[in-house]
Amino acid sequence: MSLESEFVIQNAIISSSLIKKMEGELSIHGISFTEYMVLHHLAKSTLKTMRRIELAEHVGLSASGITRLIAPMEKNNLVEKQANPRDARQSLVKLSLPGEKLYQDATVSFEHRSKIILGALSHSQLEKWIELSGKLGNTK
Amino acid sequence: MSLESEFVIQNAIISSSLIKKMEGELSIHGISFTEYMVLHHLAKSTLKTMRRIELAEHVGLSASGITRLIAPMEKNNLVEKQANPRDARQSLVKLSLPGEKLYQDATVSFEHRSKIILGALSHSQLEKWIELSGKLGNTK
DNA sequence: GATGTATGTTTGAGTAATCAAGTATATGTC
DNA sequence: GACATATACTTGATTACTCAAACATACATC
Repeated sequence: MSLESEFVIQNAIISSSLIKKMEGELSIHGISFTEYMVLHHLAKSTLKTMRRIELAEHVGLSASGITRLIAPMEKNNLVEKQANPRDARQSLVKLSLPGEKLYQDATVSFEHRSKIILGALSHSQLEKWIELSGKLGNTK
Repeated sequence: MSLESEFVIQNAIISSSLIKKMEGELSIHGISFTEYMVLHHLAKSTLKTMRRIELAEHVGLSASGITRLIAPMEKNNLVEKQANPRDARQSLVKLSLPGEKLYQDATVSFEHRSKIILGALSHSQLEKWIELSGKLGNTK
């Protein structure tokens, strides 16, 4: 078994277990891991606003996945729908103030838990891994 | 944002994209990524046989998830159900001969594709990552 | 050897995603 | 400016899971 295959397999298992643990933590705030990802990317974007397609790519969902994920978040006032005057096809997703507040609260839990889980790894190891993962961003 | 949080987030995205790519590759052989994981763990186990719970843990599914995943694989003769004479509660899953053949074929594709995807990483980087991921195995 | 508790698996109901098809708008070409 | 093609998004049908409850068997104790 090649190192590359092993990497893929190990990565899948680690990630699945990591996400489950974070789900447990985030449930206190009433959001799922995927919803946290959405809040996170919105919070980091310019104007706290993104196109749905863009969001889908960053979060790793399909366009329709985003539609169904965003709908209840909109209902709960975590995000707002905005029209793009330049292009009527697009509908922009904007992080609302309550959404930003929730994101900040959830982030405290998120950081806390991830530090516990990843306690066995040193900062230099983490840095190296994050650097590596950057190289994988746009591979076919 | 802490390094630990960034690691978790990056890892989730990388893994989701990695799995989608491998799914595309494995579809040629008519199996999903999760099914490949089952074949893989069975192939590596002693006697090519595992308990369902054990399988669930290795693959990252729930017990009921394994039941539903295995059922069609059994129908397609990739695995066989075996009773455990020592404990009638358990039902063991054994890799069949056609299952082993399929695993070998699928592995060729799997290795091929993972080498293409991970081409940007050196072997020493991969080795280090796999070593790191070992440390994460049994964290709470 | 009956009785309570723990373990392994399956089943019913619900959820989060997917894909394919449909709708609306934009863009380029003649 | 009409028409073909591409892009952004939504909707209907399906799929792969989850959890909780049910059921069967094992194991420990009195």
